[in-house]
Amino acid sequence: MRVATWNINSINARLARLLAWLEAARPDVVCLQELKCAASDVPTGALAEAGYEVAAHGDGRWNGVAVLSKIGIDDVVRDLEDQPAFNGAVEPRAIAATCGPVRVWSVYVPNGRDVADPHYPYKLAFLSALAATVAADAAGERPFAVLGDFNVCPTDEDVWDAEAFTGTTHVTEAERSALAEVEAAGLTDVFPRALKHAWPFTFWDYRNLDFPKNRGMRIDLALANPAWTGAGRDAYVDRDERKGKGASDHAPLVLDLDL
DNA sequence: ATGCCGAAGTTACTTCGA
Repeated sequence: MRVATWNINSINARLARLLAWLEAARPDVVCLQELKCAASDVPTGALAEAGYEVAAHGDGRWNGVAVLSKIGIDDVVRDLEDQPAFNGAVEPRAIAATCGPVRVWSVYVPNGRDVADPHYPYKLAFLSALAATVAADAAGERPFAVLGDFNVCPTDEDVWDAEAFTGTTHVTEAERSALAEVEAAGLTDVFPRALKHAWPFTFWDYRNLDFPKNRGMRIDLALANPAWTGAGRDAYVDRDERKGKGASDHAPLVLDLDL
């Protein structure tokens, strides 16, 4: 089976490309982030015609997450246990579902904005809540993974120029420690193949020719338990989806499993 | 060439992303 995660950067602005990609790549399960629409505005009809059931969580602003599945969606959970609020609101950044033989979380970890911004401790608290929420499933026998936009580069190699990011979010020790805390629940960062260039970046900023110059970051991750990694066949970043007019600024991360 | 930011909310800009 094939499982993917993709920060779509507006599911409605990207719908034609999403449908074309679903038809071409034929994933069984897709975790989406940054829907940028309310759950009621998710194009469930078009996705159903493409063969996918949808579980979505969104409020119409800059967040929103979903799971698409061709193999069933059961036991849907919205929000982390004790998920921290920001400006008084628990934002729609996490949704879980069981799809056939696997269980997945689709997560959109807060950006952090700046190390001096309240968004930064919010990001760290979100990752801590994520670690606690997934512990039981991570330790289970069922193939399980947390997929999504983590907004953390696990190592300096996961950003095109670590020196250029000195003192900024995404590369700090505290963020990497918070990510390691999630992995300590029993999950492994499934490292994908790059289809071009040396490193499998998943995000390139729209500005400054960052994609043609390969100024990327690897921030979209799949953290999987042993039952999942034991069934792993392949993993790659579909960078072709970053090309052309109307692309998201993130490319899909695709995982193939012998399940 | 992969090409110089894009989307949403609100309505001419602002906020957000990383």
